[in-house]
Amino acid sequence: MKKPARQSKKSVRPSSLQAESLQQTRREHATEIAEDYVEAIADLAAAQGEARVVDLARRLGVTHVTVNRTLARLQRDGYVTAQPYRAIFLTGTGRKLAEACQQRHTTVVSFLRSLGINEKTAELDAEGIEHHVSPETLAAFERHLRKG
Amino acid sequence: MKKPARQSKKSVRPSSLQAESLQQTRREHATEIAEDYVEAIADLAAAQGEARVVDLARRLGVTHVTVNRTLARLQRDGYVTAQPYRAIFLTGTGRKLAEACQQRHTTVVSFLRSLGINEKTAELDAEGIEHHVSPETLAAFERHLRKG
DNA sequence: TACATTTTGTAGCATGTGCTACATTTTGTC
DNA sequence: GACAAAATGTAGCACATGCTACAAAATGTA
Repeated sequence: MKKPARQSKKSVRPSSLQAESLQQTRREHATEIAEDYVEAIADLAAAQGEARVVDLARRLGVTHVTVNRTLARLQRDGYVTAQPYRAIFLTGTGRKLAEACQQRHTTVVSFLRSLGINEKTAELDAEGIEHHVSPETLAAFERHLRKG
Repeated sequence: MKKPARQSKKSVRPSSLQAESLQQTRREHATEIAEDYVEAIADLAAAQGEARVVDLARRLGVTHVTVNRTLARLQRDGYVTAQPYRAIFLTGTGRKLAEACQQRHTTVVSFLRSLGINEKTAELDAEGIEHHVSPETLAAFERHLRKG
């Protein structure tokens, strides 16, 4: 009876919509890198048959060490399979995620291009934006593309 | 003469546009939280004269401990001033950043709403998207709003 | 085969962001 | 003033992501 429970312990219940939005954004950040990796692995596999650590490092703009550690996490989470000194392959889950990401990326880039944004900026912005686009918003983008 | 410099040491020079985009996105992530905080502080100051740690915690959906540590960083980086057990205030730099963020947030939400997205989803998505919208894309959003 | 290069892996550090648990200060109330 | 509650601060942990430096395995070539 000493602690009169200053805050409700379970399920913080954010008092504002902003809190909820920010929590959502933080959750998205956690999956963002996984999405970038599986997408890159899928692209590399399509382009040259397999994805190697060095390829990923070059492509993602990080060192091979970072790639290595992130791959361990992706493996733990069931997105890829990998053995030491061997190429990296996507699991079924990973492949599905990669396809969804590729499609979403294409949609976001096309949408931005349709607003008159130049190609390079569209690519740069899409990379940051795409991970935060809800299905509803993605559908709106597609609708806009069909109409325009 | 032992090390033949396998990789160029300085300025990694990403070999792909994607690498460059991702590096940009990572840079944005670093400023993202600062933006959310200064915006929240500005809102609270406007609404009730001052921003306290508990208010920020509630509003941002994190514990007061996280707020406290992040505020130390914001203070270090010159966005806010704070003394122990006192309210938090924005510096000139912080105030300018907050205003830009508020305006950008409004634009992004209005833009999404104009595509037919419902208010709550627009808010949720905007929170994630807004930090990755370049000036060019923001201008395109505004243009679209004026036209539509 | 032997050696150099490339690739991959590991060790250890830094930063940022989140948390719980506990300590201290401030504030409100009797 | 004294006490309880609220607010704030601190200690220490976890995890994700980045890095450099070094070690080991794989690969290419003389």
